[in-house]
Amino acid sequence: MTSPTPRSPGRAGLQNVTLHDVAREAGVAVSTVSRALTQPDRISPATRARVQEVARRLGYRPNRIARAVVSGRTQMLAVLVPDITNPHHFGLIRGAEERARAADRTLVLGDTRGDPGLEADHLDRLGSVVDGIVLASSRLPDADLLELARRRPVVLHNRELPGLPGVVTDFDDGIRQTLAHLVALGHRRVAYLSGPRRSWSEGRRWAALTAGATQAGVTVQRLGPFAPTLDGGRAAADAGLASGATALVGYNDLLAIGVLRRLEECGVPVPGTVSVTGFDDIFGADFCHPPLTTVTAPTEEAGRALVDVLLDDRSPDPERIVLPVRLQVRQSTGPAPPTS
Amino acid sequence: MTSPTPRSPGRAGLQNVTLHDVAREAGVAVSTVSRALTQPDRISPATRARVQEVARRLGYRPNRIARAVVSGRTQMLAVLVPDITNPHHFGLIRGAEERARAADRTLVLGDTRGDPGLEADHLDRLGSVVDGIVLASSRLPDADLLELARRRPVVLHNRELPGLPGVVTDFDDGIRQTLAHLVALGHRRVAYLSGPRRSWSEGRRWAALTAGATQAGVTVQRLGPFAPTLDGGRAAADAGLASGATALVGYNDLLAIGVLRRLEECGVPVPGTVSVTGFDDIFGADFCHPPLTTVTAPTEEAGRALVDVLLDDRSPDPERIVLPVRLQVRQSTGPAPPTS
DNA sequence: CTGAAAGCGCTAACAC
DNA sequence: GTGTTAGCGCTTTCAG
Repeated sequence: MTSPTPRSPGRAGLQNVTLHDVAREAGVAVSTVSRALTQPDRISPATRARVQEVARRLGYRPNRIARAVVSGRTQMLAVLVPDITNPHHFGLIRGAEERARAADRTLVLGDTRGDPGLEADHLDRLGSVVDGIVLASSRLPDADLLELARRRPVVLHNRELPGLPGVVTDFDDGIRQTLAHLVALGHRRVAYLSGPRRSWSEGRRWAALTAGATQAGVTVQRLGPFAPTLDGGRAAADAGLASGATALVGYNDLLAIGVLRRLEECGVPVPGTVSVTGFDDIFGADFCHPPLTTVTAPTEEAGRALVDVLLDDRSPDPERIVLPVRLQVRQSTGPAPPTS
Repeated sequence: MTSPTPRSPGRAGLQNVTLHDVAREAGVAVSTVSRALTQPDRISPATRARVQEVARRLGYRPNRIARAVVSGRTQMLAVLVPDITNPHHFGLIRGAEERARAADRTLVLGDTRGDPGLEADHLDRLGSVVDGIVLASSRLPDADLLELARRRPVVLHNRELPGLPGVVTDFDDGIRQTLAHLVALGHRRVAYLSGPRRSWSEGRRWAALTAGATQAGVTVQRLGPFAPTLDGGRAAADAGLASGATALVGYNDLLAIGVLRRLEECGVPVPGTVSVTGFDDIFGADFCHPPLTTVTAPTEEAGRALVDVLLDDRSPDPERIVLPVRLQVRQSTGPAPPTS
């Protein structure tokens, strides 16, 4: 005497109606049920109606997993970001969602916490479940990325890798604009509050900064690395202040806002004593105190482009899109204080 | 003469190494390979080593989908939130991630945009792919929720439904504390800037507000509904001002911050002319202007509890957890202006 | 138009 | 220890 409904290997109480159940109940073959549900026009109106009725009555729900093992498709796409709580990714996510929905795909999100190990874990499990992957600011080694791309369509955001399609923000230009703005305000000593050393964007920004600095005749020193978070910014504030620079260029807005908060707590006038800039123009950058001068990028467009590239996979050769940026000047930057 | 590697039903260029490939190359049966990879101790050291070597050399990656169709498990959990860009969910996500990781599960996130249709779509596709689902502030009809729960372990956040396990924030107490605070400051006319009418939390907050109001002897009027976003808040600000109330209780922080920004633009002193409160204590609530008085809840703990409940599914009967809240008083609330 | 049967890639009895 | 053999739930030829 066994327990009544032990079919499903799942947890207790989880019963699933299968095609077989419907077929038996409707008195037809499983293949007929399958067709009646997925290609209704290949079935006579009579049986089609009956099958559909039975399916509904039994509460049949197709097992997407089983379907995927044969079709190889799940109609799902994944977006992996290093920090889901960083508002910088919101635009990306929204844009990607928009396109995914338009293409009748379901978008799932993964948070890798900026940790290559976690990123690999996610990819390992999610990788065989989704039809394509958007990797934002991936921290994975080039080799891993290339290997992954051989198994699944992959598109990179803000990371360049020959052979893989990607969408990147024009960091160089953003830094250039920031620098020009600061120089115009009379700043000659700039400190860069750096982010994660191994990230592609970090390297990119620093390179642009040193290049631009020599050209503009200003001094730039690199401080850090600091965590690209509010707390990281608090630490960066003190270091920046101690450096003697009159302008602090933050790796990103999260860090820059942290700087602002710390400076306010310490009673350091911004931009009176130091000017502060960020990168990303995130939620909050316009209502923190003082509002942050930062570089804004068309992130929604990036999201859309990423999914477009992913879906349009007949890749003649890997597409590479560069998105323009614009300096959003707010009150956190002002004239350099008179030299002592 | 066909193309060289057309085995995979996937996209062009996507080749996957299967157990069979490894088995053939290593000269053993597929089951041996399977065991060598998943239960190494059941295999002789010699063959185990050889198999693993071949697997690595060929770049074999297990197909999780295929594994799932037989085992019924994917080691993945899903968290569905109505708005992934609302900082209110960050704690929840972080807590859930923490527990998921500890239990060696991968967490995937879905954004339903507060739309029941999208929520259903996500569930439809994701539902058969994950081992359990956390639904935050679900907008789905009770019946759909119950039906879903018969097929997958489900746990609700901030939505109560008899028969389903859930974790809820103590909204009533949050409202009570807010009201008490306002009354102590001398406010007698309060306007509630309401959120989505159909959401459970909205109903809950309004009920607590009316109950508390009569008891405290203050007048509360319900304005809206407004979108629970910064923009919704801008509209709400004007309505709130026009209502003649001296205190505005926002549905959530996003809305309340929108109110603050609009009032600042209009030159309305806060809390001089009106006090403003929010709910959630999101990122930004402490650095907007003026910093927002709001209700803070242990959201990380909620996230942990939700995953715990999900994993610990031997459900004697559906667990129900209520999490306490605390009023975080900041500068957006102050004494009621003298009556004219 | 419908049914039978062969798998998808993998796991899990059950033999040898 | 290792191979053989059934499937998991579904789609998809291939017959009829």
